[in-house]
Amino acid sequence: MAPAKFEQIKQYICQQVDSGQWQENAKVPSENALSQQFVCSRMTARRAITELCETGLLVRSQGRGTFVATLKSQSSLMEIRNICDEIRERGHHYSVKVIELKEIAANQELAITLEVDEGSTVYTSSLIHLENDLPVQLELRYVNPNMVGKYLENDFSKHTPHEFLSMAAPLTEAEHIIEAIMPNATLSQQLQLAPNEPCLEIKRRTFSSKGVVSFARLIHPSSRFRLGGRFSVTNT
Amino acid sequence: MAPAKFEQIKQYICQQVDSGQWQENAKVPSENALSQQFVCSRMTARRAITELCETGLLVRSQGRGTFVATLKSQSSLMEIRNICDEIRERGHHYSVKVIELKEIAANQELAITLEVDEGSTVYTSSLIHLENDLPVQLELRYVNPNMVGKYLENDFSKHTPHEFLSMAAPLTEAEHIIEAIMPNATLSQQLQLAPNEPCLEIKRRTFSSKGVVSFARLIHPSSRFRLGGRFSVTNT
DNA sequence: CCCAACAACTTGTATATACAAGTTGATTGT
DNA sequence: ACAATCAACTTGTATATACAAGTTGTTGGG
Repeated sequence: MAPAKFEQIKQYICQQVDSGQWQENAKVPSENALSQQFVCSRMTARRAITELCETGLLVRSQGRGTFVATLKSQSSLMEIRNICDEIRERGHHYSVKVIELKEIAANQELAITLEVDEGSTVYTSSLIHLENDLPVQLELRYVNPNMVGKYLENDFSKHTPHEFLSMAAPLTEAEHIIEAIMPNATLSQQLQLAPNEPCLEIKRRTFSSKGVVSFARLIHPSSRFRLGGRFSVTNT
Repeated sequence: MAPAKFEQIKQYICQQVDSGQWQENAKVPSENALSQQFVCSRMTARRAITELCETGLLVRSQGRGTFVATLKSQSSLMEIRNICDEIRERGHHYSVKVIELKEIAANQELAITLEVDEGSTVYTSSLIHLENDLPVQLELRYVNPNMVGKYLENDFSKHTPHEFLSMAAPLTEAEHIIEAIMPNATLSQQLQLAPNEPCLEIKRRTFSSKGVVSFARLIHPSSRFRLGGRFSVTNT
């Protein structure tokens, strides 16, 4: 029993990439070309490509074609705050989308986290970081107003929140909680995820010598951004 | 501009699941039924279902139909050593496949990791943990022979390596490195992964009061097993 | 009562076609 | 020399259809 035709095409493409015949960013034959080569309909060739796109081997671009994906470099968990630089270092296009900037009153939980009084005003910024116009991180940040000036008036397309904060108060320490979450519908839409695609969520508190500066929730699909880092475990 | 029709169908299905109208294991309308309901072709309804299967929300079964998947519970990173218990607690079937048990001579890197002399004999065990016959973790373990007796002669289908080790030497501490990796072909086959599917790799050193007991590499597809845990960051 | 056969229904694979929409490079007019 | 236009090619969405293959319940026959 021969494998299904779309499987054969997938295997062929994988071979070409594995053997180095098709290098990173190389153009894959168009769907029409593949369908002629394998004597099948365009939809069958398309299916093969679609499934390889899902595994991250290929990347589609409407109007241009399909290409062998660039292997993502690994990023250190310690350096995610510089996600912007990391993306640029890879030669990719970085941009940021501001979702919301506002002041809110701290509820009990947030007050404890930021070590401020309950009900006091807290700055919140909600940003999406894009790599080649694809969202790679949603950043929800809650800033202790006692530590920094007019935080919300900054231009977040020029500098990251982390940079503004470290200018206002040198950061000495960071505490993390890392967990896997199932994003809700809103989040899913903002990050352009398939419904119910799980995400990595990193909760980070940054400290200066004067206390808690900010609390950030960094959410990103592991399918688009890989993480690494070194920890010593502290049981809590 | 209305979203594409297959997106509408996806949203509809997600709503039904989110709202609890369709519970776990509930039968989803057949592709034909959906295509009539949304006045579209079967292939369009099929696409919606296909993409939701990929996210793990739905499960297909040829000849029977499509069903709402059983949601996986989240597991704590601190407790992965008990992956066996966790799986059983979920009411799933746990089993273990022994790939290899042998002794090797420590090379420089391994010697440093285990804090033994270079060239000394080290026990290695290679196990695959299965949940409902699906691999959820590959465990490559290197054991310091000075800390434990005849490690390789244990019955790993009855107890986990971690349990044997903690019987021999009470574990006081653990150190982790967590990173995302791209498995090689062998690994990919052993874990039954799609080509180029990324995995989470946790490198763990466990300590007793006498020193390093073992070094383990825990590799698993995040698509099958989710992680969480609490850390304080220690910069290295 | 049991079992075999079958019909009805389901998902899996595959083809042929059509048009929309984005990109690229050549052509053409100013 | 420059800019606008356009043709050609690409992927994206969608339809209609056909048959293969697996499951389930029903219907008869023994």
